[in-house]
Amino acid sequence: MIDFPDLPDDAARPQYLALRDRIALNIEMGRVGPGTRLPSERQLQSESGTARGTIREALAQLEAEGLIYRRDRSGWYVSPPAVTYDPTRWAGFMRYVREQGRVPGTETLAKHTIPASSGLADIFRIAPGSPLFLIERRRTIDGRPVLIERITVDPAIAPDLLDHSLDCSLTDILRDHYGISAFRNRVDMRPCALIKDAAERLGVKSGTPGLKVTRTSFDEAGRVVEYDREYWRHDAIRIHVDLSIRI
Amino acid sequence: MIDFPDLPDDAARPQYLALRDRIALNIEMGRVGPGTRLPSERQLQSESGTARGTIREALAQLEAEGLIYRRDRSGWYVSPPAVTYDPTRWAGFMRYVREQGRVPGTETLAKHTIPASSGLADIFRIAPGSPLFLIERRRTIDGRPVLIERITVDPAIAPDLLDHSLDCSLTDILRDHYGISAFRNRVDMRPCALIKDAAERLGVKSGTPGLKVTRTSFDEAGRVVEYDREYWRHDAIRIHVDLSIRI
DNA sequence: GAGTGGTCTAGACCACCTT
DNA sequence: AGGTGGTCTAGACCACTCA
Repeated sequence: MIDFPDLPDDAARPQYLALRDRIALNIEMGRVGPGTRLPSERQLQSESGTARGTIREALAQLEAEGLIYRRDRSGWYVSPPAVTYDPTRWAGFMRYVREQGRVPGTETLAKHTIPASSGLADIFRIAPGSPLFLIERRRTIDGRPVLIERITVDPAIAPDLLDHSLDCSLTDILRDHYGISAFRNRVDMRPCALIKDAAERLGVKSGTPGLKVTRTSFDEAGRVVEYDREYWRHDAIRIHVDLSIRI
Repeated sequence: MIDFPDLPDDAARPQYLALRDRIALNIEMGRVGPGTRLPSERQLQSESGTARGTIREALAQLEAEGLIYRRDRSGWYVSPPAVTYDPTRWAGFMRYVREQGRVPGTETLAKHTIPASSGLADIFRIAPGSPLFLIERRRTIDGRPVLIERITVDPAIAPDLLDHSLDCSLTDILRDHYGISAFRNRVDMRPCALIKDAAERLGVKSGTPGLKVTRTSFDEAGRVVEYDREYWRHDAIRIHVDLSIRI
C-alpha cells in the first residue's frame, strides 16, 4: 500500500508536514489511484509512531490540497480528478461532465413553492411574498456527490415546472417545455466552507473548504429565468475561461 | 439548580460548532469589525471552559469560512471583505482593487532569467532551455498580503524587462514600453491549499485553503505575452463573470 | 461486533511576536 | 520578558459504517 521512503528531513520541519509529503508522494507517483483507501489513522499511527492528532493534521492538510477526501467514519480516500467548468460555454452539468468522460448524476432532494424573500424579490423583480419555485438537488460524478444546488424559478415563466421529473437537465426542461433559454448569464464564484445543510448532504465534515457558485440566467427580455446557488466540494471543480477582446 | 435537558439537536451538535456560532454571530452582527483581534486562545479557553484543542477547532472552522484569519504567533483577526475579480474585464490588479475603494500594493520578491522547462517551453512555443524571465511578486490590499504570483515573460518579446521597476502594473509596462497588449486571455482557477513558499510568503500556515489562478495572455499574433500563476488567500477574492450570447 | 473516524481532555514544550 | 499561536503527546468515549 503506502510506502514510506526516507526524505531529506529538515529537523525544523513539523512531523505532520513530513508525513504529508510521504503520503503525497505516493499519490503523485501514481502508486495509489483515485478511490483507493488509505490505511486507517490508527494504522498510520503505529507505523509512524506519532500521536493520532498529528496524523490527523497531516490528513487534513492533504484534504485541503484536494489530494484526498474522507467518507464519514469509513476512511480516507484518494481524490478523483476535478471536472472543468467553463462559464462561457452554455452546456449544463450533465453535458460537460459527460464530455469529460465522467458519469454525471442528479437527485432531487426537495421541491417547494415558497414566498419570495425580499432578497429574492429583488432579483426576480417581483413583489415580496410572491410565489417562487425552489428546487434542491444533489449532483454526483461517478456516484460521488460533488455539489448541492438550490435553484429558484419564477412560476410565472414556467408554470407546473415542479410536475416534471427534475432528475435531469433543468436547462433542457425549460427549453423544451417552455421555450425558454438563457441569453445572459451572470456567474459569481467564491471560496467558502461547507457547513450545515450543504455539508450534511454532501456527506462532508462541516467546515470542509468548498466553492460557492451563484448563477443568474436572464432571457432576451432581461427577465431572470433561473437563479441558482451551487455549493461544490472544493476538490471537484476547476474553472476555465477563455476570452478574446470583443470585436 | 435548574437543569435544562439537552434537545436532540443540541446534543448532536459538537461544542466547537457551538463556539463557532457564538463568534460568527458577533462578527455578522457587526459587533467586531474587520481587523479586530479576537481574544487569545487561552482566554477563550478559560471563558468557555473547554480544552484548547476544541477552541482551535472552532477557530479553524471560522478561518475556513473566511470570517477570520490568523497572523502567525500574533493572534486571530476578523477578515476584511474580499475584492471582486472579473476575468472578462481587462483591468490589472492595481486598477480593480483601487476601483473597489481599497489600497493595492505590489512588492517584487525576485526576478530571474531561467531556462525554459519543458512545460514552459510548450506554453511559449520555444525550445526547452531558452531563456525566460521569471518575476515573483507579492500583492497586498490595505497592507495585507493577499497573493503571490510568478510571472513568466519571453525576453524575445520584452527585452530588458527586468531593468524596469516591477512594483507596479506589468500590463502598463508591457503596453507603454513594448507596445504589447493582450488580445486573448485564458484564465484557469481552482481551489488549492497554500503550502511551502506561497504559504510562507503570505504569512499563512501551510495548508490554509487558497485559490490558484493561472492566466495566459496572448497577443493578436497568438504569441504568449505573459504566463502568470497567482496564489490567492481564499478569503480575499471572489470571481464575477457576466456573459451574453455572442451575436 | 469490530473497526473507523469524530470529538474532547489536559497537559507539555517550542519559536516567534510584541512591548 | 511575557504572551501568542504552533506543534505534539497519550489517553478517552462516542456514533457510525461495514462485513
